[in-house]
Amino acid sequence: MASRTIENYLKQLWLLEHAVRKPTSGAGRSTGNFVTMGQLSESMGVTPGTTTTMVKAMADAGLARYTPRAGVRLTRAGEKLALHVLRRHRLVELFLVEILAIDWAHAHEEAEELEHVISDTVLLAIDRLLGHPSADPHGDPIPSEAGMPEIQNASNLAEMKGGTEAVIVRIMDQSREFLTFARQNGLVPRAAITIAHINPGAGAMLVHPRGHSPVSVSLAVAAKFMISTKSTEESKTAHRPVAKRRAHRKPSPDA
Amino acid sequence: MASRTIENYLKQLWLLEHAVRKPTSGAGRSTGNFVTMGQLSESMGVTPGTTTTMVKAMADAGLARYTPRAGVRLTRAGEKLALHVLRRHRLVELFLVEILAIDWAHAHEEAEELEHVISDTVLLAIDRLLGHPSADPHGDPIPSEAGMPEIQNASNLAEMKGGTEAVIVRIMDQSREFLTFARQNGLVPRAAITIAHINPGAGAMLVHPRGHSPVSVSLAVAAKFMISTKSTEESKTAHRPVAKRRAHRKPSPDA
DNA sequence: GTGTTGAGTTTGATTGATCAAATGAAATCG
DNA sequence: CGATTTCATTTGATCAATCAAACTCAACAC
Ligand SMILES: [Mn+2]
Ligand SMILES: [Mn+2]
Ligand SMILES: [Mn+2]
Ligand SMILES: [Mn+2]
Repeated sequence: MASRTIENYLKQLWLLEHAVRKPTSGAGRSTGNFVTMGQLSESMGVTPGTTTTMVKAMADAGLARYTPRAGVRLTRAGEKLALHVLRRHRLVELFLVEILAIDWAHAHEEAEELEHVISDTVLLAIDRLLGHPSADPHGDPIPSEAGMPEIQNASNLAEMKGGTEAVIVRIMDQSREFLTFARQNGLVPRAAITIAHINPGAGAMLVHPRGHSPVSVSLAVAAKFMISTKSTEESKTAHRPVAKRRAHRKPSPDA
Repeated sequence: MASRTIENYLKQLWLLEHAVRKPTSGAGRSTGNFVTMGQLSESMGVTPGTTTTMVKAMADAGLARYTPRAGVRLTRAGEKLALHVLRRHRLVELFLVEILAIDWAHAHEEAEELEHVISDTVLLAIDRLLGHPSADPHGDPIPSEAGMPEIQNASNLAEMKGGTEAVIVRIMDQSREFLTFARQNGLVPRAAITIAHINPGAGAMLVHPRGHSPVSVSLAVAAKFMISTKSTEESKTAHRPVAKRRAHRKPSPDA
């Protein structure tokens, strides 16, 4: 039904609606915020006029509500489709990394294409092969058929106090450089870490990932890691241990 | 470079150029025959006018030589691209059947989309995972980077004499019904068979696939199986034994 | 040879996605 | 408030792929 272009707009729209405004403010989820035309055209890499055209088309298709000169917002139908695309994207991404040993960064670009071409049959097979995973290689949650899972009880590393032991569950910055840094220092999803100590004056903390050397990171950088502590550990999300991943190199944006 | 539409035209063109005119005439390969506009538009499922337009575009792109009112033929560049698409198609098809256990017939339709979206990186990973296979699930040869492998020393089942022992290497009819019949009777690629006896008067032969009941097939049907006999066995093509395939059901056309 | 026919080509239109440039509305600043 | 800046919408084009319908060849039939 929806063209692959529309699928891309929908997915991006969902991500923008649920984007955390201040990166340090933690899980600012909820039920979909307004998105301005500027944001959308910017992140889709098209001219504003194109966005207006496409948004109107989505509105006509019942996928979005559009208020001229104000912004857009997905309808329930639009959100459903968006999440389906996101599910395909993230499952494919994990599949590429786990099964085909494709480079972490590269996987995103591949998935960007594959997400539009994976049938339900193949998606099911991939999901089965991976053991019904709940998160992609960056720890981003994989929407189920039912929708996006409620955000896990994850905390922000930057807000923890010294001595805390935790497990990294998600990386909020997917830029090439950042992911390279993170991987090289053992700061990857599922890694167990200890907060060695904090130096508020310097605006930095010393993090010790098990099996790696301690790393000193600024609080700004720390804020890019979502972690799960002992207390939040008993959430229901099935944390199936995936086969070890390898060959992470350059990261990549969103989704 | 070439759009996915062009890729489809190129692939189809290659298949038409190398189509065996009389199905029973065996390996009628060689270096690319003329294709009429009618054949192409027919098999692409578009109107003749569309074909003319697209063929001109391909000619402009240096992918085909076009003689108005006569026909088309791939250039070397066109053939190279066509074979690359075919390689992706067939590797993906095998991948779907072997790794994801997707239904045999369904796999073709999936591959028809995926073939346009698989990067070299992913293709390489798939090829490695499958152990550099030389044939797809129907026994159709998988082109290498270098081009289409020279046709194996395969013979046509219809031309064999009683008592012959052989291995099925390829199935030339990919229609739903035919493949269903073939699978149900154990007449699949790599199956060892014996020609129990021949009844020329009835225009039929009795074929005995190892581990299955003997089947009586007409010579016309027999002609759809390419086989390899003891003598032709020592060809160089690496016949790596693939994990057993399962869940074959409805087949599908070409490629 | 002139007519009929069938295959192939042209022409004109359409659809989806896009841009550049012109225009319009709103917010902000002095 | 009025002017300027910013953001968004319109308008007019373009490009790829397609169709329907009109037209043109060339072969074959008499
Ligand atoms: Mn995409
Ligand atoms: Mn991701
Ligand atoms: Mn295709
Ligand atoms: Mn095939």
